[in-house]
Amino acid sequence: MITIKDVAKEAGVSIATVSRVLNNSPKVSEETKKKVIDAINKLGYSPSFVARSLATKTLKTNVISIFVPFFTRDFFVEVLRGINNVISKSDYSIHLYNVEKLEDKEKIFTKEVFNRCDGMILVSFELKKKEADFLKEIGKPVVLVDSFHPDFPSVYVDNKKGAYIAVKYLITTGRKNIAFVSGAIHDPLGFMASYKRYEGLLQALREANLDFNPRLHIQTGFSWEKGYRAGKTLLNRGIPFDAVFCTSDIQAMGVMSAIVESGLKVPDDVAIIGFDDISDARYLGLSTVRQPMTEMGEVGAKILLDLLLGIESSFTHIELPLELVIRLTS
Amino acid sequence: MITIKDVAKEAGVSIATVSRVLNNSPKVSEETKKKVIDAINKLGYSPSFVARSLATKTLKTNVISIFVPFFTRDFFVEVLRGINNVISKSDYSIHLYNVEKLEDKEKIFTKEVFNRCDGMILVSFELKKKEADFLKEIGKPVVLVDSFHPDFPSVYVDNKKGAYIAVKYLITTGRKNIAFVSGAIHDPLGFMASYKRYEGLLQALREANLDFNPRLHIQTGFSWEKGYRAGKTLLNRGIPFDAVFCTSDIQAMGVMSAIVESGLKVPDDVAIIGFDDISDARYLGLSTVRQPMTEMGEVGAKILLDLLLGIESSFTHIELPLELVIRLTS
DNA sequence: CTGAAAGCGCTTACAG
DNA sequence: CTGAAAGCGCTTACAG
Repeated sequence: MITIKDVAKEAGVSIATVSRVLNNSPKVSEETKKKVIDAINKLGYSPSFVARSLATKTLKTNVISIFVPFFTRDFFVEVLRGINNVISKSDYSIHLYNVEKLEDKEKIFTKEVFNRCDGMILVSFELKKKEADFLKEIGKPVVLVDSFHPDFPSVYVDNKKGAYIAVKYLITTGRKNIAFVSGAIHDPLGFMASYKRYEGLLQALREANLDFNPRLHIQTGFSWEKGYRAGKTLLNRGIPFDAVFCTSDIQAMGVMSAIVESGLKVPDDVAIIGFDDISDARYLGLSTVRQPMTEMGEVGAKILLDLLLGIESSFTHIELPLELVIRLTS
Repeated sequence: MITIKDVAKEAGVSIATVSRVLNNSPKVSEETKKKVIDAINKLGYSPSFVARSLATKTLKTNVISIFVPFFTRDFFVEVLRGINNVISKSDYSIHLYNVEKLEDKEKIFTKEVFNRCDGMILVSFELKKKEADFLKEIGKPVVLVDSFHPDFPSVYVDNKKGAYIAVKYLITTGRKNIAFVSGAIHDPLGFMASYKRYEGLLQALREANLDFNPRLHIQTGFSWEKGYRAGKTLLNRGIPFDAVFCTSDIQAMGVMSAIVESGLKVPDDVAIIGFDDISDARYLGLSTVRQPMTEMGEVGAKILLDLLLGIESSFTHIELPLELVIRLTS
């Protein structure tokens, strides 16, 4: 490895001088500056990031860490797309942490991890008190995407309301027995989306004086297969239902396949509404609650970048709108 | 910031001893070990990654850098999914670099960037001689995914063959005037997929003594809209065609919309075959050439992990199979 | 088993 | 404008 000493020797100056040209110090004569630069180029020298950090104690990493339940749901891919849209235009690079299990979370809430970045974005994290305190102690900018906490800037949607308008629409169009296919209502990792949407559903039913039959509620994973099996289960239970509201499009698609297979017609016999509005939904004509996934990522990343620049006024809480998109399945 | 000195003082030992327990050195008495650990916990001490690296010169970063044209095509999302599947089970974390423009590429081929990781995966990169030399000089493990270079382990598919079997199928089923919607044949970033698939198409046509009308060839981007516009353009040119082969599913879907809108029937009037087999293709019934996108990422990541462990025998070149999937559009 | 000291590669007052 | 030297937080022979 070639170091600053080698360059100094080659250029016939002290290491202090080499360091100065490295840092664009103005107090170096053009002449010696040129000698140093020539030496650097000749030797192919590149300063040690590590030594530099130690010496300056600045520890600027130019890294933004993103904590996200990576790729398990289309939602996160879209959010990541938005984050990347913004960050790729900056000088920062992206450190991606996958958090799908509780142990991942423990692995991640350590100083070691946080020391290696300048700021971070947490996607869909409900911060517990302890975790919030920890982050505050670290003192680096943190932005929450798709979750809310009073002490951190965040960008999110109103999941309860989203479910409410979808279910209300179903009721308005004459549906009475509404099934619900969701993620875990009490998610071990603390994801709140399913819980909030559940609340929205209950509210809409309550307002219409309709009962919710818990036997028409399936909690399952966010995949086509899980949705498909949920649809089968619902059918097998023999309890009549004329609509299914799902917490994601991908689940809705699975449910729809099961229903169509059984000989029932969508939407005549059973209406279906999903959540997200992924591209598949458009192709399939699936009715859904559209959330601005990419935009959420973009807005979150912009806030973080501003915070990193020291723009304190960028500390905000932003709610993005949800939109009911009616297509062919309802 | 609390340092090793503070811990030493708190525990009443020297910093050397603290360092020893930090590194699990066996030559520390249980007694003093306990004192040190208590002090560490009490103070909430976490060793400086930077100082450690400098002292050991080991520079183990536990980071794997992935260079990928991020998210512009479904293909890359699937490859990333595969890479993440494997890496998330290891101790490494993922540093993601987006490379969509030539300047991104220049920004990336610097020692600064490479010094910050233990190994890297390049997705869809055709390495130029200069770049290959540079990587060899760095000396860290590099794996190529979706491209080939004799000097680096790689995992890839035979794009030429994939196009060949698709076009041959079209010819076999009676199609004579085959249009081609591709990415740039001479891509500025050096992506070769479109070029290879173009070669495959030409070969199949040649073997059948069929001419290729360059006016039936559209070079465009990998998106639904670009495909849609390509379809419109093809239609407007007034040159009859009875099939379209596309270099991606997403383009094929756009093309299909344009064609159906014009009143033509798929596949009766025009057959369509895409490439990739993304999930949308299944829903739409799109015929396509399936490539094992996720698997490519998984295999590449596994090779890299082995290399990182020093298993030299894992240096290999692996070709993964392509498969023609005929559904409703051909 | 433990400590004093040198050293990792750089930066930055302090002199000159 | 330039150099000698201290220091960043840690590791690791070297003594004892």
